[in-house]
Amino acid sequence: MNADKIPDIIIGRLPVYLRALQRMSEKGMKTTSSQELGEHVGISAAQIRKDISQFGEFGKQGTGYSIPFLMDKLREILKVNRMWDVAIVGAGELGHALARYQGFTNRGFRVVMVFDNDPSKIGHKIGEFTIEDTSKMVERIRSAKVKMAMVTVPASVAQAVADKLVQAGVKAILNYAPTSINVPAGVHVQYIDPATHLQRMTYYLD
Amino acid sequence: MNADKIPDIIIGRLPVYLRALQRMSEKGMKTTSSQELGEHVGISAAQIRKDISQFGEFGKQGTGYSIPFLMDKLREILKVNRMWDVAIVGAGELGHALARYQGFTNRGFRVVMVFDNDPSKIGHKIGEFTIEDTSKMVERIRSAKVKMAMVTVPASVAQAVADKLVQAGVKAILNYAPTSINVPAGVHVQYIDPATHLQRMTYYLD
DNA sequence: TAGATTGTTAATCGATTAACAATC
DNA sequence: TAGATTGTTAATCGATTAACAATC
Repeated sequence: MNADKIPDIIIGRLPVYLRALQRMSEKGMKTTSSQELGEHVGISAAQIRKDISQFGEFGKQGTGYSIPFLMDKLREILKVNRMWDVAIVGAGELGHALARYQGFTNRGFRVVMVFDNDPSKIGHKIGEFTIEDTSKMVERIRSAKVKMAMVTVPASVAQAVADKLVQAGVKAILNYAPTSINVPAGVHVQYIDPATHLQRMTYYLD
Repeated sequence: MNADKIPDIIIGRLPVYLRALQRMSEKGMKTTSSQELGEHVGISAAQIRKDISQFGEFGKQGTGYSIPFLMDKLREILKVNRMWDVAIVGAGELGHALARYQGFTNRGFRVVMVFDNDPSKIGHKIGEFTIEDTSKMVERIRSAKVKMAMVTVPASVAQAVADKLVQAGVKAILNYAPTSINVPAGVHVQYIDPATHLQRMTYYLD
């Protein structure tokens, strides 16, 4: 349970393990081995054992890992054994899709607010959410103590939005805008940009 | 121009550099330095110089890099100085959003087909595209020589879809389904799963 | 020229793998 | 028990950083 000093690259693999275990669990499997899990996620068995052993001795020699037990432990380590409120900024098509996405709930996340600066969108409904005015965003997020946000605005305003989110106390941003953003230390950013991901693969094609 | 043996981790950073240069260029900037580019993308100047120098001597001592020139070179290296046709499998909300997304064109990609297996969707239009039957997918993709696909189907069918794509000759898959998929050597996969990205950040929150 | 910045080398740092004793 | 698989160590491998001569 040596929770400090764990490299980020290991932390990044844990959600992938958890996701694979979830699939195995759905298929009715009760136990797995580092070997088997590794084949599912494309990572060596040695690395999986090493990664998991950073946090405790969760396996048993001879039989491997209990899937529900390991899922519990990973959820606990990743702190997704609780619900995290998430705000969406940008009510375009992608913002709409994320607001309606059913896949967050059983993985620890709940969308609670959607913002946009377009007067023709503000006040409109997306399912249960009413699109709110970005000008009220800092106050709303701060008072609701929301710590995570997904940003689906044009690249040109992404930095300004990120600045406001930081000001509002947000500590983790999932940025869908196709641009890098700068945030203070202690604020975390992850990027999702389909073109960037595609460009990473074309190098290998002919 | 030693194009073989470049580590994948370097390839993965090139699209990020290219994207930042594109933003700089839009602002009217003509040159930049490894220092300045590094501040934009959050990577050390030394690493940027090292990465770029794998492919040639694209900078000038004293003045740095010409932004248009470096963009050209990166596009050439990443092979996005041409247009890549991309198929979308899964015409849910996310598939719709991707089919209509305007941001692919100037980064080397063009959506050319959208598939779904739901009879109530097949034949319907998404902008200029007609949703086609997944049962025709292998033949359609093969004869159109499409090499890239984005998969926005439920996790339960993602592997089956990936298998068909491989069969159709697809060599690069951007998988939005929240599950790992297995493909033969020579086929590339990138993953986009918002919950996984969010879970990678909650570890650091309190 | 003087100042700035590249490309590259060597040193450091970190991550992955292989191997195996421990043990279920 | 015999077989299987973990957790961990040591060795290998790879990536990053610091420093600086070259030079625009």
